[in-house]
Amino acid sequence: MSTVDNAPRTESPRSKRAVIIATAIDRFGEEGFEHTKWATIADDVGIGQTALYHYFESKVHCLLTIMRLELSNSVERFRAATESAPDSAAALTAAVASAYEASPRDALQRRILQNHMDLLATKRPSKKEEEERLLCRSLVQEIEHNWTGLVQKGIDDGAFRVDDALLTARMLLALVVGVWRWYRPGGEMTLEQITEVMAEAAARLVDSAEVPART
Amino acid sequence: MSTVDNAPRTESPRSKRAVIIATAIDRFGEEGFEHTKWATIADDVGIGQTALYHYFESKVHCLLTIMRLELSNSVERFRAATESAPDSAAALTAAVASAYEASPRDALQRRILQNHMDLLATKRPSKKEEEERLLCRSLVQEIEHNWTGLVQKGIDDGAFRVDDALLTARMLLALVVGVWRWYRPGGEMTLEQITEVMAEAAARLVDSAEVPART
DNA sequence: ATCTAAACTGAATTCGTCTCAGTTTGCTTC
DNA sequence: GAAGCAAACTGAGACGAATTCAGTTTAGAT
Repeated sequence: MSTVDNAPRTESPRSKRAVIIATAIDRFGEEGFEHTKWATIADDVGIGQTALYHYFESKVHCLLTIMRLELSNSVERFRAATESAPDSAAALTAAVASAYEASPRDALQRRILQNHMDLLATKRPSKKEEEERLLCRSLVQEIEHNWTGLVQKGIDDGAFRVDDALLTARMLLALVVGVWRWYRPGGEMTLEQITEVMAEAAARLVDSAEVPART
Repeated sequence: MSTVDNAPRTESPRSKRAVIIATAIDRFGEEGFEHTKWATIADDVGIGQTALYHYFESKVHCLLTIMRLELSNSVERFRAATESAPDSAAALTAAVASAYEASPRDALQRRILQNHMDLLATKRPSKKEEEERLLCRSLVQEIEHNWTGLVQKGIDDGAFRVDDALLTARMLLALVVGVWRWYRPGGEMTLEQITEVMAEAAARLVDSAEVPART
């Protein structure tokens, strides 16, 4: 599962899809989606405006693709981080930490995702947009499901003392992703610091017997 | 501080501003801002499209106004809820509860606010939009400041065991407002249930000595 | 050298937001 | 009860950004 891929399994070497996505992440993340003109991205990439339609059906289709890629990476990071955890407390810490493994561009991509979640709620008019939207929705569900599973296991273990696993998972997610609203690379806090402090907070939220070790 | 007011201190009796805002909340909240055509709102209200410009400089100006009103109400609810709290733990519970005093339309309004927070980050081209944006920003800051104050007092009391008051306040806010992403009136959980469970979660998050009493 | 599919282009279209140049409405004041 | 006035409103059209159309160019395979 690479960072930037899409429908065509084998990407043509002269394809600019990856460049377009990277540029769009920078622009959408920095200046906002609505505020960014589609034409600007074409200029940045160095192609005509209409060439963009060779790769994406619409500006929103590009946005949804960016969101879907991020969700898909997120699922993968969660899996990789939690699979070898010895116990529930460690799994929680690892899951939280996996959310903050991010390059500056990843941070932008996650901000974009957070800021446009509402797009996933309503049907899209065009074929490919709707396709990406549904993919996003099922990935969101998968993420919720994975976190719920983690919490449930902790409850069963006796490690976490909360009632409702799904609700707790949603709380943890809100807590974890909320960071992307204010985090800026080079800001007051580094991602390492954030990771530590959020892991502790998550542990308290589930009323974990064991608070994660300081790094 | 009424639910729907604006610049003109004394609203003309034949003004439709309040109706427009209510309609816009319903539409923007239900179908999304981008997806809602400005003309639709004019139709719903029963006026011509251009009449809207008598009240708002633009569609975004209307959106920002809705957000500003919600933020302003939120500040007021927080104040009213916490002023008479006997101790920090009670203040936290009251603050959380105040976030969920909401009619169905209020719920939509808070969803709109959450979904468009990113608008507050970048400068607006037109006069009134920018004015509302700056108001929104200072209200957001005020809210953060109020929550930070609450947490700091708890720390000083010895009631809460966390390090960073501002960061904790942000966590609490993320936790609390995250609910509006999934809450639906008539859904699996009522606002009363949400209030209780979120108050407990908030208490655990600050590592409060005292967990709030069950209702 | 030819063929093909991907990559690309400039010109024109569409569609929603917004401006303009006024008109109507209801209240106040004489 | 007519004149004056500001708020409320309107239809016609301008504007700007996304998108479509009708092709042309390019790079690599045969």
